[in-house]
Amino acid sequence: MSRPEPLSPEVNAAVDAILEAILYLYTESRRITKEVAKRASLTGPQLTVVKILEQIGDLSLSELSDRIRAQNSTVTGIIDRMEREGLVDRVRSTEDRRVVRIRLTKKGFALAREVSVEPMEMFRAALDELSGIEQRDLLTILTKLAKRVQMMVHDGRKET
Amino acid sequence: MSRPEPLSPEVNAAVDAILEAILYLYTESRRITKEVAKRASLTGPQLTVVKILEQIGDLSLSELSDRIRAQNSTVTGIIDRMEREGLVDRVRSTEDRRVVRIRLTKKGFALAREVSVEPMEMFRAALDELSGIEQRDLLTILTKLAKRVQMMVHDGRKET
DNA sequence: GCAAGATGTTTCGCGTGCGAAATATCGATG
DNA sequence: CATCGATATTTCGCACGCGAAACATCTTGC
Repeated sequence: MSRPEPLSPEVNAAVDAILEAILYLYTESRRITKEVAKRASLTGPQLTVVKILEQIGDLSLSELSDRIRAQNSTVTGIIDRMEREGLVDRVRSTEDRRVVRIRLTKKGFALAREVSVEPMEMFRAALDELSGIEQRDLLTILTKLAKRVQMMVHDGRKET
Repeated sequence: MSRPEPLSPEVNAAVDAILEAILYLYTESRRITKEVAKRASLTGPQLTVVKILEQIGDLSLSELSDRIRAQNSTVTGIIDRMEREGLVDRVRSTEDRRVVRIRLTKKGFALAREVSVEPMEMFRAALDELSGIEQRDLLTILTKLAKRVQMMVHDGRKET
């Protein structure tokens, strides 16, 4: 809503530093996921999908897209390649024939069990070294921040 | 370093939430950059490159890669397309003929001036709504976290 | 029951993004 | 000065990742 005022320089510096840190953490987390996935001859996104399906069972393609925060068209491609490798099956739903349910195959389950290590182990360890208070603060502030951004995005789109 | 112990469930939940928030913020920041870039018929990375070159002048391809945290091979592609559009020039360095310096063209500069809005305006606004204390805390904790991860990555790579 | 719109998925074209191998040049060592 | 290892960039093949358009199926209004 209220259009952002020009901010003071030191705030800008802090913002830059915060964004820098977030970018770094994100990049690193992705790199690590990829590295873990490689041990099972998977790509990062594929490992994510396998783990999700292992934990919560079949999902429609759209539900899966929501989970991993990607567009349907992206997930279609990922599932194509996983199906080709025999990791998942596409099962047309009988109730609504538009929807496709994605199901882990035996091979897929085997792989999921094999890579039991959580991809985020390193982050967990790093976070664990923070004090309990710091953890709580971090979560609180990040959540608040995410919520604000979400609101702005949601009802924004009016001003340049 | 000490191998990570299995962590308690509530810590795991907090970690998941924190990672979730970071993922969200990152994704959103990227989406916003893209949207801003679109106004100038640029892609997200291209806008980033244009803005960097505007602010600090010519850079070698490697220096540019470092700045935007991407591999050289990725940046080669980005610069290829930008050169095709007449936004930048490749200038072979005379001192060291291996290096290529990337230089904004007049057209590139014009575009950079045109998109004067900071892509991160929305984040700045969101962060600005946090209290000063929260901002400081967030920065402190994120920095600490990034540093820890960095250390782990740096001297890790020993255990499975 | 059927036309019109809504919803779920795929297709297409394009732009990243990466790692490994190729290429070009530099610098040091003999 | 020939060669060998280091450094800068490009090429290649592949896997995302997106938005727009196409397609299939469902639902609603009539």
